[in-house]
Amino acid sequence: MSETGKYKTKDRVPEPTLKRLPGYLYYLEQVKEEGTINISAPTIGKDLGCDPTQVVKDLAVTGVKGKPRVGYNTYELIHALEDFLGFNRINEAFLVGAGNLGAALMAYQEHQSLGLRILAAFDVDSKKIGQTIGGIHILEYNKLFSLYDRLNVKIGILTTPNHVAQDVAEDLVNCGIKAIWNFTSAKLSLPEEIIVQNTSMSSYAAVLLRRLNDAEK
Amino acid sequence: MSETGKYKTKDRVPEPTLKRLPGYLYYLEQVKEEGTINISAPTIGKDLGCDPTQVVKDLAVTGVKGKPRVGYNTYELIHALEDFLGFNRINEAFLVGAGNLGAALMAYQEHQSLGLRILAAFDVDSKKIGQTIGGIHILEYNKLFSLYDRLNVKIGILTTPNHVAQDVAEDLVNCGIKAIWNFTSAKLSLPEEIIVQNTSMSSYAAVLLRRLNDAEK
DNA sequence: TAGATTGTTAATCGATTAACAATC
DNA sequence: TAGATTGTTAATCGATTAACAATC
Repeated sequence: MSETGKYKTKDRVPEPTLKRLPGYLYYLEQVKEEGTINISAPTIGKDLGCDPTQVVKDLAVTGVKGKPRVGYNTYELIHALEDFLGFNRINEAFLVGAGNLGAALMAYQEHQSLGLRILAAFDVDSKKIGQTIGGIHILEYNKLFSLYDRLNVKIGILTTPNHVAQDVAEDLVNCGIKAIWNFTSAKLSLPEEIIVQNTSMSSYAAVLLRRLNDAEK
Repeated sequence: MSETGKYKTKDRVPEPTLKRLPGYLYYLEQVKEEGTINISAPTIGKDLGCDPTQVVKDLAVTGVKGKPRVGYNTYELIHALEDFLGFNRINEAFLVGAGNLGAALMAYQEHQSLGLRILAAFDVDSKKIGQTIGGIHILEYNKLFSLYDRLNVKIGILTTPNHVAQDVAEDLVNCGIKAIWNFTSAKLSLPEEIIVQNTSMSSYAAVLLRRLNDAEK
């Protein structure tokens, strides 16, 4: 067990659980809007279409205690989830590759609710350099190296073309980046202490298209 | 076992496997460029940093047979993977919600390599209607209903604000859509024969931020 | 033939689900 | 008190990894 802020939280939380947590958070925010003070796992499970036991187990990672016959305090849960996921902190990030996807992520307002703040974007395309998207400046790629020791940015968002992904990722690591959110299809080879979160659209497309194909037989 | 085109393929393929397949495909395309005709599972595993046994098992779903001491035929594997995933077919889709994320997906060239063709986008914002992004027209939302029986579109891409997601999803289903690629945070309640692929940025952010927090202790 | 690699079957590991005791 | 719900422990399920036989 480790102490993260106010709540006792479990050490290594399974990835499937982590992925479900934002869903609870979004749901609970809606529920709170409606003025619900306490909410039980069976109710959440019914609304979200998942197993109530799983809800209990998932929410347990936040360290919040529920009351039998009453459930959990909505506000406390929301706060603990935000705290646990780091959504209520400011998580500074650099973005490299201001193409279609990069530009969208820069403009995407939703990131703010995740506490993700993109401080600057970098690109090699002189047509893009100097532009501002969603309030974020696009800088000359080489500027990355001069910024790294003045700031303490830990997250790099990688939206470059696939063939330069590995090189850029290495540059980011050399600049002190600890975690890379990789939107390219490239498989990155990096020191193992670097956290790499692969988010490939094609993986999702694969599941969707295959399931559609299965259904049509 | 079911017959899909040329190869005997397994019926229900586990989701983790499906998600890995595009990674093999991308890797194999690079390998083919280099002129490699045959490739073995241990080689793939070494390059992609995964278990060779898993590679064998994953590739087996395509029905392609490898030769002991030789490996698999690169070209055959690529073709079988594209065939299995449906990337070499034209998969027509409608997109609803031409905001930041929607616009990015419209402009995103990569989709073409997934055989995904967005025929049209729909929005209620009169400022957006009539615009063209990435060659795709943005139409008045209500037009959706007049198009549905003249076309045979099976995939709906949902990039609306969260609070209208459920309503739009129901409209899409009423228009004959069979699969929904849901980029919103809303949990959709739809008939169970409808395939829903949830792709929530916040799930990935949750994993990334939490792992970063774990690492910093 | 010898040896590397496929491909299948068994063992392990981890997550989900079920069962049940604790508790408000 | 009675009963609903939490929370923990056990059982199940599924995917990954390991072992090994088949084969080119």
